[in-house]
Amino acid sequence: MITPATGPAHEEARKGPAPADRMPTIKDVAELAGVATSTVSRALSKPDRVNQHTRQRIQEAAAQLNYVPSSQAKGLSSGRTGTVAVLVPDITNPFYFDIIRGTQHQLKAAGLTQLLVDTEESSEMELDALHKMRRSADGFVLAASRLTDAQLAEVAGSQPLVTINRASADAPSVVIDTPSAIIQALDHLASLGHNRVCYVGGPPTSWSNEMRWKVFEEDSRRRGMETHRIGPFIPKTTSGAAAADAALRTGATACVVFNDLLAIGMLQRLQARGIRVPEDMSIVGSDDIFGADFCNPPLTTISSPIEQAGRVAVAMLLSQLNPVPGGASRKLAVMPTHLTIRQSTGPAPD
Amino acid sequence: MITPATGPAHEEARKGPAPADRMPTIKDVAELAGVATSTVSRALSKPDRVNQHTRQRIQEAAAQLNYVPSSQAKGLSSGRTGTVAVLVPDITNPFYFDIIRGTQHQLKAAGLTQLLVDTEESSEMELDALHKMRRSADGFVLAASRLTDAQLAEVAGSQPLVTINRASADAPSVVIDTPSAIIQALDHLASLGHNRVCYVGGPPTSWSNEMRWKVFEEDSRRRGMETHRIGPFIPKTTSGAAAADAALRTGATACVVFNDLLAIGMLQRLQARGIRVPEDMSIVGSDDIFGADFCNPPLTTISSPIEQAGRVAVAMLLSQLNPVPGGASRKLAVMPTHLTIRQSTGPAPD
DNA sequence: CAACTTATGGCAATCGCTTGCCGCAACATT
DNA sequence: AATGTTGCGGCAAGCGATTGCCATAAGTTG
Repeated sequence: MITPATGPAHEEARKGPAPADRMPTIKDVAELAGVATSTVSRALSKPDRVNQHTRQRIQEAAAQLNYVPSSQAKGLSSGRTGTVAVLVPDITNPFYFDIIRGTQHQLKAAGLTQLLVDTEESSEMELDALHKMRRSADGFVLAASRLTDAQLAEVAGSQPLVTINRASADAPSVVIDTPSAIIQALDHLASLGHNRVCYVGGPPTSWSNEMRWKVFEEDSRRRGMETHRIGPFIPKTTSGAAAADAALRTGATACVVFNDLLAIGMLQRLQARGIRVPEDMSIVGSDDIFGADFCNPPLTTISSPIEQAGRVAVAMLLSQLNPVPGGASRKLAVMPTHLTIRQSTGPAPD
Repeated sequence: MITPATGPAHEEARKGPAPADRMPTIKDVAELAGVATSTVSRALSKPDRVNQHTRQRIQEAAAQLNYVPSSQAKGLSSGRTGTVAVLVPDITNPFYFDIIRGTQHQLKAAGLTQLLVDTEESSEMELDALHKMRRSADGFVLAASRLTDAQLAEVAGSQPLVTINRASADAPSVVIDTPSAIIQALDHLASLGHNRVCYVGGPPTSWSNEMRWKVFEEDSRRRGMETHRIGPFIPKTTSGAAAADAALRTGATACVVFNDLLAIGMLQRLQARGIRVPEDMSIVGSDDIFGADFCNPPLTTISSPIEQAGRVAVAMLLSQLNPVPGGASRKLAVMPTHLTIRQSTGPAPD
C-alpha cells in the first residue's frame, strides 16, 4: 500500500494512519476531499471564497491528513517568507537577550518566526548576513548595528529593516534614550559630592557608546567636573578587571560605565583589590540587565526598556512591511530611561 | 528602462547598478552570462560539472547582479529548508541562553540557520510549534521538553529531533548529568555537618526536576539525613521568596535548589529576612548560569556544560539529517558536571 | 422568458530553482 | 574509419503552493 518512495525510505515509525512516508501536500488533501488544489488553497486561506459545505469537507480532509502547508512553496508565489531576522552583535550579552525576548514576543503575535543571528561584533559578518539572508527573511532588526553610516544607508535602501540603538536618517530606528539618564546619573553623582568622574568606554564601533560619551563629556564639563575617559573595552565582565584598574589610575571617584556587564566585572575586580564600592568608588552601569539587581553590591544603573525596544522595533518593521495607505510610518522611536539607584553609588570619599 | 513593476514599486533607493526593483533571479544571471539557468545552477552548486571558463563567467554575472539564490525555491525542490528550530521553554531563562548560544554556534558552522521558539513552558505550545513548523525546519532541538513520553515518542517518529535534558528511548538525547553532581553536593554538605537537607523543586513537568529529586532523596536517605522537599516553584528569581520561606519552615540547614535562578531568588529573600548565607543556611544551585558567580554571596552550584550540550545536540541532529552509511548515530550523550563551590555553602549551624 | 448577476470551483500559468535525460562535439580506443 | 568515452550545456519536468481567468449553475430582475 505504501507508494514506492523515491528516496531511501526509513522504515520505522509507520504506525498510525500515516499514509506514506512523505509529507501530505495540498494535492493529497484535494484528492481526499474530491476537489481541485485551487479550491483547497482557497478554502484554507480565503474561506469566503468557497462554499461552506465544501470548505468543511476540505478542512476535515486536511485535519485527517494532518496537513500543514509548506511555507516554502507558499513563499515562492507570494514572495514572503514569514520570517524576520534579528541580528545581534553578541548573543552572549544579556542586553540582547532582552531584545530577543521582545522581538520574539511581537513576532509571534504577528505570526512570524524569528531568525536569530549572532554577528559577533563584526560589521563584515553583519553585512554578510544581511546579504545572504536577503531572500530568506522579510525584514531585519539590527540591534546595535556595527555598520558604517554608508553601509547602513545602502542596506536600508534595498531591504526593510529597523535598527535598535543606532540612529540613522536612512532607516527607521528605535533608540534608547540613555543620554538623558546619563545626565541624571551625573546629577546623582554631583549631589553625592563627586567631582572627578570617569566614563568607561565600550566598543569603538558602537554608536551608542559615542552618544553616551558625548553627553557625559559635555554635561560633566558643564558641571565643572574633572572628566576622564578610559577604554575602549570589550563589554564583558572579563574586561572589568582592566577597566577597574584603569579607572583607579585616573583618580576619579565615580565611574559611569558603558554597560552593566562591564560594570559588574569592575565590581568584582574592585572587591578583589579591596576597594570598597561605594565607599571608595562609585559605579553607575547602564541597561539594567539581568543580574544588575543581585550583584554585589547591587548596581546603580540606567534602566532601559530593552524588551520593549525589541517590541517596538518589530512593530515598526511590520508597518514597513504592510504599509497602511494612509499614514507614513514612524521613522524614529525614542525609548525613555531612568536612573535606578541601588548600592554601588554613594558619597564621594574624603 | 524600469520594468513596470507589478506591485506598487517603491521609488527610493534606485541608485547604483540595481537593474530593477525586483530581486535578481537565476534567470537574470543566466541571461547575463548567456547560458541556460540549469548551467547557472550547476556552476553555483556543483562547480565540477561545468567548464572552468563558463563557471567564471557565471560567477561574474552573479556577482555583478548581486545574486543570492532563493532559499525558498531551493528548498522546494530539495525538500530541505536549511533551518533548524530550537524550542526552549522560556527565553527569559539564562540557562537556555547558553543552550541557544551553543546551538547557534554549531548550526552556523554547518551553514544552517536557527529558528528560535519560546514555548512558554507549555506542552501545548510545544506540540503546536512542532506541528506547524514541521515543514519549515529540517529538524528540531527540544530543550527541556515539556512533552509527555507518548507525545515525544510520536513526534520523534515523524520528524528529526534531539532533546536536551529529557531522556527518551524514542529520541536521541543529550542529558546533563546533574544527578551525579547532586551526590557530590550532598557529600559536600555532609562534610560540612549538615544533616537536615531540603530539595527545592522546579516545574512539575520538568523531567530533569524529577531526576534530580530522585537522586537527592535516595542519596540523602542513604546518608541518614533528614530529607525534605518543597515546591514546585516556577524557576525564576521571583519565586525565590516563596521558596526561601518554605525552606526555612522545613528546618533544613541546607538546600539543593532546582536551578540557579530560583537559588538566587532565595538568596535575595534570605538576605532581606536577615538570614545569613551560609552561616544560617547553605544553598546549592544548579547549572552555574550567568550571574551565579557574582551574586551575593557567590553561589555554590552544579556547573554544567550547557553551551556544549547545545552544540552536541546539534551535532547529533546533523548526523541524523545526513546519516553516514556506516555507523549508527549516537542516541545518547551524557554531559559531565561538577560541583563548583563558592560562598553560599558553609558549616552547618550549631 | 431573456438578460444579468452572483456564487462556486476548475484550469493552468507562475514563482525560482534543481536535476534527470539527452545531444553534441572533441578525444581516445580498437 | 568505426565505435566508445567524456565533458559540457540545454531542455523540460517537477517541487507545492497561489491566483487570474473562465465555465457552469443558480438566483434575480424587468
